[in-house]
Amino acid sequence: MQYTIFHIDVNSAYLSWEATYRLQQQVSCVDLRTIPSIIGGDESKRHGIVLAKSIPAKKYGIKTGESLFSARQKCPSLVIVPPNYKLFMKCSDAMVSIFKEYFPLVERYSVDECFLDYTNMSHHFGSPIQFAHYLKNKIQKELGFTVNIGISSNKLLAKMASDFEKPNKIHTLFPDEIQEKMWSLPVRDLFMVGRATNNKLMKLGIYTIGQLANSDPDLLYAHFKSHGYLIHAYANGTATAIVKPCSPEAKGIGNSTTISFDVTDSRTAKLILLSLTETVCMRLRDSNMIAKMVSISIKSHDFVSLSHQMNLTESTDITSNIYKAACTLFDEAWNKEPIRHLGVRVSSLTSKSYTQLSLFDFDNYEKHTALDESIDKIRLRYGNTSIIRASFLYSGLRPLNGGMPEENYPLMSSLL
DNA sequence: TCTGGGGTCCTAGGACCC
DNA sequence: TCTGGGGTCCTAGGACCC
Repeated sequence: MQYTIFHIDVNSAYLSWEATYRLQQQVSCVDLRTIPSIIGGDESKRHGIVLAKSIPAKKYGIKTGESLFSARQKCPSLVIVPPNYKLFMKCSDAMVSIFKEYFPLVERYSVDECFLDYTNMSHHFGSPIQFAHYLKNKIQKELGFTVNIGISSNKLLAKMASDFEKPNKIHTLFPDEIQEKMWSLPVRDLFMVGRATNNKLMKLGIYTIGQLANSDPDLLYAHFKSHGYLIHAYANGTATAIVKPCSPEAKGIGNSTTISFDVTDSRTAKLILLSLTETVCMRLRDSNMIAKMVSISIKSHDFVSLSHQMNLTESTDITSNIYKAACTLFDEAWNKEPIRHLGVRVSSLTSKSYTQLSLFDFDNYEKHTALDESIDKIRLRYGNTSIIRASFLYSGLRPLNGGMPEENYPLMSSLL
């Protein structure tokens, strides 16, 4: 079976979306995409990293993920704009609705990337390249931003293709083009070769995707275990996953935050854990799931991370129960180092409809569930801060912490 | 690095059992 | 205990993605 797969990637997504919005709202007549600019977090809250960059900013050597401090050193005139996640969701949704006009199968890989299956659609819409141009132009005309489209016979190659020259370009990377278009690239450009793997590969004398493709899989296994086989297959353009019709069930739900100051006392740390647990549990209840595993993570002021987890005796979605577990975990794990970052996550999720309640706990469960439900409803109607725990009063801390995506995206998997 | 926040997947090592 | 080996389960940490 020969597939035709599209991978759509919004060019500098956050930055393009903000630029488009500003032009449409006539906030400014400057197009952020044409000047050195970035979307960046708030340094005073210690969130100061580059989230997206314009092409002119890239020319200064500015990279996604680097600190704003270092970005500004590379380009003193850099324009820095805070992120507007609600806007980003809207733009993403608008793009997906365009795809859904034509494609029964839209796999939303992330907020700014989709896979589409064009197999057997040529007799309706023309050749893949023709239709990709039509789609790209339609998005630009109706929504105001540009995308790259990669076309191939599987998801991996389509994704690699969309990463070639940018912006506003269409590329193919069919199996017979792999040698010519992919093998000369640095191995770091291959999907699933990150910094650590890249460093190890370089020590083995493997610098290009072609060298990786032609190296001995057993040697790779010896150094990288199963990941070695994976990247060897990817370097050869082999991947088997199909475009998924809908989002897979989430495996876990977590929120974490970098605190604007170092936390040195457990009372403050636990308040922050509560604010994180509140959002985690709201999302958990919203997805109609219950969790058996609770984990916390702590990053200290000197960037040393640790985590700790426990299985509950029974799955739950009750805020106070999960918070209790988080506190126990924190007390066991914290080594009294000043804390920069805290996280709460639940996993081992099952559908709530299969809940089995122990007889002893039934009253308690009913009471807590009724409370959580009422709080969720009030927050939904009057806003998230309309009802907060008394312990947050005068604490100077946010009563709810962590982003809550309005829609759950299918999540990224290394298997393409 | 003046270094975010949301995820998934894999593995080494320890506990426990036979 | 001057002792084996194998299987399974759990945990913490680290790799990767956007």
